[in-house]
Amino acid sequence: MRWSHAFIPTLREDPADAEAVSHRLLVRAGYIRQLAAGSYSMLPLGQRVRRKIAEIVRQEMDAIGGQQFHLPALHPGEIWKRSGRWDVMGEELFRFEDRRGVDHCLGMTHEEVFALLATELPSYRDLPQIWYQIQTKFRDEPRPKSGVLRTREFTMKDSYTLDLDWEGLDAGFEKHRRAYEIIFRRCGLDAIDVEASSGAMGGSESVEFMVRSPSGEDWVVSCAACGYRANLERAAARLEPVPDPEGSPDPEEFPTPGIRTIAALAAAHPEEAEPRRQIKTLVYLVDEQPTLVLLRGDHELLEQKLVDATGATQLRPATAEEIRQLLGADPGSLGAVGVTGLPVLADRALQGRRGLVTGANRDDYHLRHVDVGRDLAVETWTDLRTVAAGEACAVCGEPLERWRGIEVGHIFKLGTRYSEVMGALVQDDDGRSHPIVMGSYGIGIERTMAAVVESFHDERGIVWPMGVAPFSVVVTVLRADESGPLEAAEQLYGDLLTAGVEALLDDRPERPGVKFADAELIGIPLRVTVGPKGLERGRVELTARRDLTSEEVPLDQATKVVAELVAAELTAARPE
RNA sequence: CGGGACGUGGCGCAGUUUGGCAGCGCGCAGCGUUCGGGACGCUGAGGUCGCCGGUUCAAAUCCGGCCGUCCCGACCA
Repeated sequence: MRWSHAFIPTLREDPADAEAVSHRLLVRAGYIRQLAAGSYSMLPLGQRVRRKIAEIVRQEMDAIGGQQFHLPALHPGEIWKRSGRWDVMGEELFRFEDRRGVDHCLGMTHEEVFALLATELPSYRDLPQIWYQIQTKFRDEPRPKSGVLRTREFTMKDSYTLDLDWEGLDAGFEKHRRAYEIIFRRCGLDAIDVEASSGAMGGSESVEFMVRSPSGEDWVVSCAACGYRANLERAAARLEPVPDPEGSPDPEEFPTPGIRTIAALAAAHPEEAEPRRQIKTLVYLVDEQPTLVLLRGDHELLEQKLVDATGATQLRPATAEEIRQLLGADPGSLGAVGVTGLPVLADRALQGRRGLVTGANRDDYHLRHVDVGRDLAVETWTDLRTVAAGEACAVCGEPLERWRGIEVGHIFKLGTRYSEVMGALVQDDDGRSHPIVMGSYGIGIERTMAAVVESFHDERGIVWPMGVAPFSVVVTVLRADESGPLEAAEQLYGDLLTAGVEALLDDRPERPGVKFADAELIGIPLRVTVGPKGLERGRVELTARRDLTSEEVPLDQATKVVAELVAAELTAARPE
């Protein structure tokens, strides 16, 4: 491409309101433009990067035996009603009626459609299958943000494994895990696989691929010593046992006038009510069912864990009025002792504890001497608390680290949920029908692009890894108004294209400073500077964007040197 | 959904408090000089001031409604 005829609208100033670095740089360097909230146009440079990432993904999906499809983004509402997700997905699903009043939606993912196609597989002999597509997804995000990191319309590679049994699913899942490692490595990314929550997808197990970045919206907990790593939504940690008093007198009410918080109670009764000796009682409406949720006083609830534990589709804290109606007291004096008729979930950190303090369900009173096993009717013991940085790793006991990550990929073991409702059955060798065991696997293409920029930039702009760069090299002509440099550069540019190198020719009649600054802003890995001074000695200058180091190269060697550098970088990014 | 802010040439902003010719920087066009690290001079083009309504002799500015965008929170595969 000749820059003088290209649409590369770079900006001298930062766009307004661009919080994430990747957003700021992708706009400034002329890769993307916003159309509406969560809706972005890919300009030619952006489209080239998007295409490169998609192509890497396509190659690696083909490498594990994937077959590419292209499914509609427009779905009849009926198939989502059949899977139950028409109701589960809530407002995030774009819905509308067609002219006949029939419900439709825009696909946010494609389990239903692929499961429907899988009904055409009659026999276990047809399995396993890996099906995928690279296609536009729509999600009516309540709050799109950070440019292309979280949008309402985006490209996703979604793939699906179809197997006879769980062993087959495990194999397909591991194939995907390895393919994802290769894909992200080829994009230059250090993406860490972490244990994750499956959320509304359902299924038994899921793993997210996280790129460390302050712009990330997820928290990851990891252990440097043993390698344990999990999304905070799933993370567990080892707790120091709390020594409780011997013996167990009956619970006893005592006055706590005006005390509404754990901290205030601890301050008023330091000897018996330090936070870890209190029971925190929360009231949630779990799919409209009022539920008591108990945690140690110094612990925080992680709502996703409550969702996972209950299978809820809707969750919200009860209002003060609802709580008063249920328990007869205001928040601040709540407890579960003697409560019947409501489900009680408790965090495992409370298991076996004695001599604790909790609210009495009577304003301005609390209870002491509470013995969890004796006095509380806990229905479900589970992990509900938020792990804090520095807590001991549940596996090895070393301190845990907590960091922000961008979720660039997510792989799920789905099981038979979708195949059952869609009727995707196969016969085994005994002639019995089985629902196909499915897995589902996603990569966000534009989000991956943004994650690369988050990982590779400096004060001058983007620094693309070779594998995803829009061009491998920019040939920068100085004094493009003179025939000598321009002709030499055009010759070199032609040779590079012939050698299969993706080159951009900066033939604009700009001053050198402008050209260098623009090339650095848009982040092309290599630059060849062709100017009158070097040409007098038959030389050009080769500059690496990464560290801005330069070397002189004879003009007639330049094509070969560049081609070798490009090939070497691509090879280095590809695991053996 | 709750809280906050913003909306004025392509981009970034001032002007709104106190109503009175719509401005600045960058970018853009033409000419000239300059040009291996974001040059300069001269000339010029470009704006329904988000939309609708109201007040007023007069509205970017005051009032009401709506729309849009961003940030924080909630929510989220």
